[in-house]
Amino acid sequence: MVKKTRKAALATRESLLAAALQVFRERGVTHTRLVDVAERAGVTRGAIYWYFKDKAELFQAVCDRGTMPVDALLAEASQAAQRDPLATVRQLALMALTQLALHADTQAMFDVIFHKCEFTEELAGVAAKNDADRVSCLTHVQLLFDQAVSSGQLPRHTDTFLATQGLHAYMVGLMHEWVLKPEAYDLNICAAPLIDCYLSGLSVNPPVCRPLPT
Amino acid sequence: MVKKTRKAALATRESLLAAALQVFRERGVTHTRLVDVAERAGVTRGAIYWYFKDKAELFQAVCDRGTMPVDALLAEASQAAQRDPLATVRQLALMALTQLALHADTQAMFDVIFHKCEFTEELAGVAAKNDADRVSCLTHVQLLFDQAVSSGQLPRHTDTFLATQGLHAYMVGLMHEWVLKPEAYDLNICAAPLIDCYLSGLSVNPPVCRPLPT
DNA sequence: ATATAAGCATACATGCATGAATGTAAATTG
DNA sequence: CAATTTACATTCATGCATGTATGCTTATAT
Repeated sequence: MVKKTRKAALATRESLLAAALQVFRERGVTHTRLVDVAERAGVTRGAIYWYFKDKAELFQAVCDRGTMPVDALLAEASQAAQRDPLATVRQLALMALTQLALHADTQAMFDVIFHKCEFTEELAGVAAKNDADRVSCLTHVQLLFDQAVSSGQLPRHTDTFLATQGLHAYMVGLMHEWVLKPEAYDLNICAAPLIDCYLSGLSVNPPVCRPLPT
Repeated sequence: MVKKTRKAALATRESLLAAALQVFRERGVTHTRLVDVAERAGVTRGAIYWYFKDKAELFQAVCDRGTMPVDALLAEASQAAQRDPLATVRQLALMALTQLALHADTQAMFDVIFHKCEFTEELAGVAAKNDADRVSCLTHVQLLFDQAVSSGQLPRHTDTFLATQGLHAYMVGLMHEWVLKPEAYDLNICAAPLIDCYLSGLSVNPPVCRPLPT
């Protein structure tokens, strides 16, 4: 019973990705044996090598599928209201945390990315993609902060670069730590107050790298 | 030329730890071959197995040496002024970031912990220690926040648990991301404004998980 | 001064995951 | 309905890092 129809073939590819995500989370990426992934998906290693060159390419595919929502969020917010840039940033951050709080696959993805993989040269492709996503996200948010300064939503002396770095670090840290202990608190409920706290800090006492020109 | 004096022996142990930290950072923990660590330290694998049971124990030792400063900071702040709990928290956070900004070994440590290792069961010991440190740090900071609420430095309705989680996430995220690109900004200079920004947010609009009892 | 143990080096056996090679049967294509 | 390709399964050889065992010096203790 070999050679399935096209749809079935794509289904096994999907189940391979799902299986890989699970095994990556349980054993860690480098300790994952491809035979485990195959068995979890109900096939043999041969199937993996048919779809992917090696483990790195499999991991890359898993990441590509997992980080898609983030890209979508950015694109969506890109066309959002120019009227209230701060609210746009807020929405962006909120949706990211909500996505994490509600979807098990997203939790697994970030658990793997944050705690179950080593970014060495063989995974340079994934690291490069993550970096590109980060840069894209950061420049976009900083642009929104710039608009917020222009429109008077943020103080004129605000260092928007630092503010962006801070927000991004905040988001990364929240995801990084929450994924470790999801039972610590209800992220879906606490996301808004947590974000609003930082944004309030920005409004009241924005970071400035150099002494103010007063 | 085998069998060195006692002091020389401890010196090779230290050089093993230093070499391990470097190789861990370059190759990632699981991809690190013990022969590489040995050669970097100017010995052979035999020396490693003399001091450590296996790679996990070596990594544990590296982590123990690297996270010592953090423990010291906590103990130090523990005896600090009860008068101004918020300032104590600020000092704590500031010293942590400064420590990271100034010491290359600390940077290497966090680079490995954050991006170059997989927390799987075989490294359960390290994960447990990290967890213990985190809990200790969190409870301590939350206690300081509680004092800050009592003394009126923070609003009465402040959810100190969430505030602590937020600050911790902020710190983790700052370290996590800055270590990736230390050239992005001067952490030693920007640490204070970044921290003050979040603390200001706490004072103005502290996180609350449930709707206010008003 | 001698025995003992410390402080490594060297050699060896082992397992185990990988990747490539090959097999094969069904599904397309023409 | 042949021919070819797809979609895997199976097998094989290989390398490679590990752990252990053992050897060899030289401190150190008595």
